[in-house]
Amino acid sequence: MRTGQRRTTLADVAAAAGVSTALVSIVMRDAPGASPANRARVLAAAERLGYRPDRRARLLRSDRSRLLGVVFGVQDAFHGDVVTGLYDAAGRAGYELTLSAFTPGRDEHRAIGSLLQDRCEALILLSHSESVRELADLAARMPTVVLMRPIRAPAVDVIRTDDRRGLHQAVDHLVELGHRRIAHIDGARALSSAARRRGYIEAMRRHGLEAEIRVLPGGPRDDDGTAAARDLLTDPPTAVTVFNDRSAAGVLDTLRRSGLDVPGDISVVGYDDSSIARLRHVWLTTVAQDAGALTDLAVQRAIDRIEGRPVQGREVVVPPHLVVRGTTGAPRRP
Amino acid sequence: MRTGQRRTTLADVAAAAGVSTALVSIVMRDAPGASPANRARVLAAAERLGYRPDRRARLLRSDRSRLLGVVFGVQDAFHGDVVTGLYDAAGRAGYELTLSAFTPGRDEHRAIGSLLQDRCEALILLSHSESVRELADLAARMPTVVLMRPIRAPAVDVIRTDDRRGLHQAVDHLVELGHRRIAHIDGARALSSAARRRGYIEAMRRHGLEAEIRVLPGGPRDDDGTAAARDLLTDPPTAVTVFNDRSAAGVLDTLRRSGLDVPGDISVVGYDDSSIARLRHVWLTTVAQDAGALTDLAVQRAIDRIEGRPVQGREVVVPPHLVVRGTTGAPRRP
DNA sequence: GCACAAACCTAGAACGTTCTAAGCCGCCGA
DNA sequence: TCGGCGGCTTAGAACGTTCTAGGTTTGTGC
Repeated sequence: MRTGQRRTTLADVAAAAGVSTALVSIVMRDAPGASPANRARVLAAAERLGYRPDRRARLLRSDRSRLLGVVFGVQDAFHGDVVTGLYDAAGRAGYELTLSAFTPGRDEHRAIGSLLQDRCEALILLSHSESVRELADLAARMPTVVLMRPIRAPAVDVIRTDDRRGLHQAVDHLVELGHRRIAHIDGARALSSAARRRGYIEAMRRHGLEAEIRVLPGGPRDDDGTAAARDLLTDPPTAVTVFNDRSAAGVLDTLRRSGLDVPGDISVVGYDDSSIARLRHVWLTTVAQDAGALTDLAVQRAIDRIEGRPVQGREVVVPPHLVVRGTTGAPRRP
Repeated sequence: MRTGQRRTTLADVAAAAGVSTALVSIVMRDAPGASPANRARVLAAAERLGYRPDRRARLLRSDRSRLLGVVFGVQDAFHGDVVTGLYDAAGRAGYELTLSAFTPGRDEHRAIGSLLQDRCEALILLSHSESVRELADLAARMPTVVLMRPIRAPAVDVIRTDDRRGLHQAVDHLVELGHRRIAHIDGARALSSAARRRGYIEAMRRHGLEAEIRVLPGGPRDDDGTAAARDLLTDPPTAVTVFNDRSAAGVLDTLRRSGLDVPGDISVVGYDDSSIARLRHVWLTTVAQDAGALTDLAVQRAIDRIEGRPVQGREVVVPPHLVVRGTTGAPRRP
């Protein structure tokens, strides 16, 4: 199609069908108020001309856009699951999504700024780094829901996983299997690192294992796990919980290379249920976030705000669940 | 923000600054034709009121939208790299991107349909499954660029990686190391499977290794690789090229578990340079697609079409490159 | 003091929809 | 016969911008 060619509009269809533009509009929106005969005639004309309504003109006129803006990171695998869930939930509620991604070369601030020009009625953010202050400013203008980030800012709604509870589940599982000497490999400055560490410590205390608490420095990458596992080897516990799956993959490999059997000599639990954990030869026991629940709640909350319904609680916390695979078992010498 | 609250418009800013809307428009677009004094006054007013131009109204009025529509799969890690590159390339060319994702619950057809209402000037598709016929229909209406899919349809531009050449490079590398008995594990019905297999066969022939050609059935998943590797063990070659990294991970694990040393006893080459390949303990030699080149070319082609410039060749093929890591080496007994 | 240009500014139309209000038509009940 | 009603249809305004064309001011050269 050359640039000069005009796209077909309501007026073209109206002319072709021999009716007014208003009537065509009624038919295209499937609204009541057109005779079956004219309805058929208009639809035929629209089909013949390949007419597509212009969303921008449509939104410009009507006061509601029924559009939710979503900011997500294009490199993050879990964000893919979340966007999937958001599309589903929004579709069910009769809303549409408009996406804006942040990438290594396009930061969250730009991604958000771009969305603000788009007339959406609320924002759903999978934000890592936008400052609390900016999020608060944003929320002062329009309903703002932040996903998976424990943030406290006025007017900002937060939907997140209960990361502490995730580690409670991991530790409970290990204790049930008979473990007592359970270490934790930390996530350093990563987003949920503190909550997971706290969860580990709480659970150990609850089981009367305060004396066994052992937190090793780590990080989110697989070589962080590798390094931490080497530290571990000087005096191996019977089980270890790891900040995330990626790091756990490094841990697993190091343990096995040094001759330890997993889970025979040592059990390992990851976090995220990422694609690595599902590789058949890794088959990692891990804590899974409930993407479906997170997204349903986020969309629900956004719509409640848009439609002015009362909501209770700025923050909603979703429990994760443990996925038991092949890297945990009873200890040989408990 | 309650629904009743109107967003601030040009007119509000104009009133606040005591000038006409036309002048505010000029200032906001950074167009020539406003005095420095007024420019400052308008910007101050806009800032104070938190004014954001309404992209929809803006696009409605101006004939050019400078918008490229992108359809991508939210579950595919490589699509993340591609979207990153597209944002960069579009930004450099003064265009914007509007994204529409396909997910398990929202197929490509819907993703494309949604974009068509968005006034973009061209479409860039990372499509797996949209039929050739539908792509041709689409391309009849507006410039359409398909990425990473070897398709032949009238008016559709294709930018893709030279998968045959990728396997040439893999085989050449192995032959240079001294290998002769090189097998290939196939990708079954996956998209580029046939091209990669053909590349393997061609390269083997070119090196006079026709007698050594050995293609094993496989697939894109890690357990496909596991199964294929078991077949391999009855009579192990000294090297194997694998359809993709995921499958190669399964191969690696099976080989090692059965006591073979990689790369001592057998070398392994994957395809994609995915995150799995980069895990330190996998550290897989693999063929990398050049996301940057693919995206630069796709954006360039889209814009050439939009602006009516002549282009040569419907299809552009980008060479991949081999990333040598730890899973290839000289054979012990060549 | 005047013509002219340059620089700045603005009124009003236009973009493609939806919405409101009103018009037309045939039919019913009185 | 007439008023009124209900179903269908339409004219025209409105949405928030950009664009065109013209208007006003200021400055400059004679």
